Amino acid sequence: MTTIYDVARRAGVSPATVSRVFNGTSVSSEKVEAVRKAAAELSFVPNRTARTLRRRTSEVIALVIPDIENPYFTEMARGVEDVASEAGYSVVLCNSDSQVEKESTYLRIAIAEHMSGVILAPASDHSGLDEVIATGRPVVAVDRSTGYDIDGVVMANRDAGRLATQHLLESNRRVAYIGGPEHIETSAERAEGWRAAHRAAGLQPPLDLLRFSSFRVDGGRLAMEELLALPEPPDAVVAGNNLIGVGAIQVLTEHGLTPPSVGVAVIGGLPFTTLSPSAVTVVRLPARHMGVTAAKMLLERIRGDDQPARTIVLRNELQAASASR
Amino acid sequence: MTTIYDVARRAGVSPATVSRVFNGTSVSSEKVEAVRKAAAELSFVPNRTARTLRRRTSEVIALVIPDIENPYFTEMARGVEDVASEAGYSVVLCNSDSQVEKESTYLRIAIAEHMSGVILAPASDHSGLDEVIATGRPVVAVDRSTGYDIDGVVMANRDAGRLATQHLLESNRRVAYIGGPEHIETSAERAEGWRAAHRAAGLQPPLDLLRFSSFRVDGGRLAMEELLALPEPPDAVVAGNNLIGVGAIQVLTEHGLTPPSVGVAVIGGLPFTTLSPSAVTVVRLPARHMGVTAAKMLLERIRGDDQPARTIVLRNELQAASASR
DNA sequence: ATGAAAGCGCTAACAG
DNA sequence: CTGTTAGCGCTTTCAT
Repeated sequence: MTTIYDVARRAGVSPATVSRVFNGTSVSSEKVEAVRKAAAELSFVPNRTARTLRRRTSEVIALVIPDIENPYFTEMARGVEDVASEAGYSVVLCNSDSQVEKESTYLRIAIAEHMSGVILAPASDHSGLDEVIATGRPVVAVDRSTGYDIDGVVMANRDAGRLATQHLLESNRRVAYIGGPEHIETSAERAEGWRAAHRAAGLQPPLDLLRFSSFRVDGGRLAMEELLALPEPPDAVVAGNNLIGVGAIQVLTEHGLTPPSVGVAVIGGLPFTTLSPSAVTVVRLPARHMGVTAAKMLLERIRGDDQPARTIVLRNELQAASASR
Repeated sequence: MTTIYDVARRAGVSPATVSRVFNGTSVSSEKVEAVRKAAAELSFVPNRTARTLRRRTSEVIALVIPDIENPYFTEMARGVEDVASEAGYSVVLCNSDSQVEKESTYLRIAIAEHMSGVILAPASDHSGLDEVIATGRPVVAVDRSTGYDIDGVVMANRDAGRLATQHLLESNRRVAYIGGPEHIETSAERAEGWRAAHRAAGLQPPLDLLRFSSFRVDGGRLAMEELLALPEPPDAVVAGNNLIGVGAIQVLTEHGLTPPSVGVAVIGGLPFTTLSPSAVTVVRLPARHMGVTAAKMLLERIRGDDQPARTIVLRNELQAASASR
């Protein structure tokens, strides 16, 4: 492994000069030249570990998400990455698998590796951020809020639930809701939108049609099966996220009830869908934009911005199916 | 930031002893106790940067993939992660976006950060691995081969193309193939399988039905549109990967040709599909298994195994649609 | 089993 | 503009 000392010797300068060349501070152009040449000949790669140890920070940010296989989060990751790499930061993606324990392992790694900051989609409302925050490193929460006084970017979840439900209520009588775990904020808020839409239409929310499962395909499947087995099954359903939507539609299709023969609205959109866009109503959640926004906020903090913590709520957009009937 | 010196002072031992406690070498149990207590009280987090600088290696492996939004690669990532974290390694996921340049940036980071090894799904056959390999760090190639003498795990691509095509030829006359870019190995090999299946059936491969586009949804869409515009359009199509499959089926559906009214076989499977499993033939590519295998190979190398480079070819499995007609 | 001490490779004062 | 020098926090001989 060649070091700045090797390069310095070969270029006939001091190690400090070599360092300066690689960090863009003022060095005479001839020495810059000599150093670059020597570095190339030795195929010198600066040792980031040493640099980080010395500087006590590295141009890396951690992005911790609960499910790397969910396109909602990978879309968000793209947004983060685009902004970060534009600014010269690398992103390391960590998959917490919705486990608080794995999450804290990664947070601890972020500290131990002196990363500049972290963007966290919390696995739970019990996510432990104390340690990271104590180090003074900026943290931005995405998708869900944390209970800590930090920046955040969230979707207008209650709104999303309300919009979706409202639209279905225009042509359906019994509109069900399938969410993720009840204790997860996004899930509860979207359900609250479902309730609100009913009340706004002068209806009692049909609580027998309210289901909390998991934010995964099998969660949607399970709940949809249950709903269809009801004495008086729903004639429409709001899916609390993309994967639940997939599961619910799978089950409907298997029962010969392909949308729009049953009304379906999906909060977040159907990933890689092959259904006609007119068959299913979608409340688009701007996942990429969420990532972009979070990354920008984080970069501002890294650069020293210390205004009070902000929470940005992203608006979403209804893409109605032609008619669900 | 508290250091081992702070902990040492508080526990009344030397820094070396603190280090030993955190690295599991022989220390009397009473001192272990004292150190643990002091560390907890100071909420000490060992500084990995310093450790890595000193040890010249870190328990992190890099996983570089061309498209983080493709479920095929995230499924693979899960496999890698499960094996790695089981063995005490963290995985940092890097998205090369199919660009050789971004890819080398990440490879250089892997070197500069002293990561233990890298698993790479090469963006191209021009991927530059010389620098990493020169450092002696193990590299395992996945999905595509590299031209370097290193371990690799690939799918039986030619076979996959052959199986899919063969199956469609049982009930269809004109079977098209839509692949990714022709210069990408996986793409070319699967196309070769398509040719082989035709020849095996005593047919001339209908080259007017062979299309190379991109490995993305829009690639599938574009090519499918072209195929449908043909004077004599195909009555079946093999999609060269999952996203092409999605795009092709979208277009078919828009034209009122929902499978199985046109025969469709997708190499790799349809992510989050809501279609009936009997409508589309799938050649399952064991992506997770690929990740698991690659991670295991990498760990062996990290542990010092120096047998000659191996390439493992993973077999895949046909899941036939009931009948494409 | 434990401590003292010498670096790992780099950056950042500080001088000049 | 450039060189000298003192660490960043940890691990690892080498003694004891």
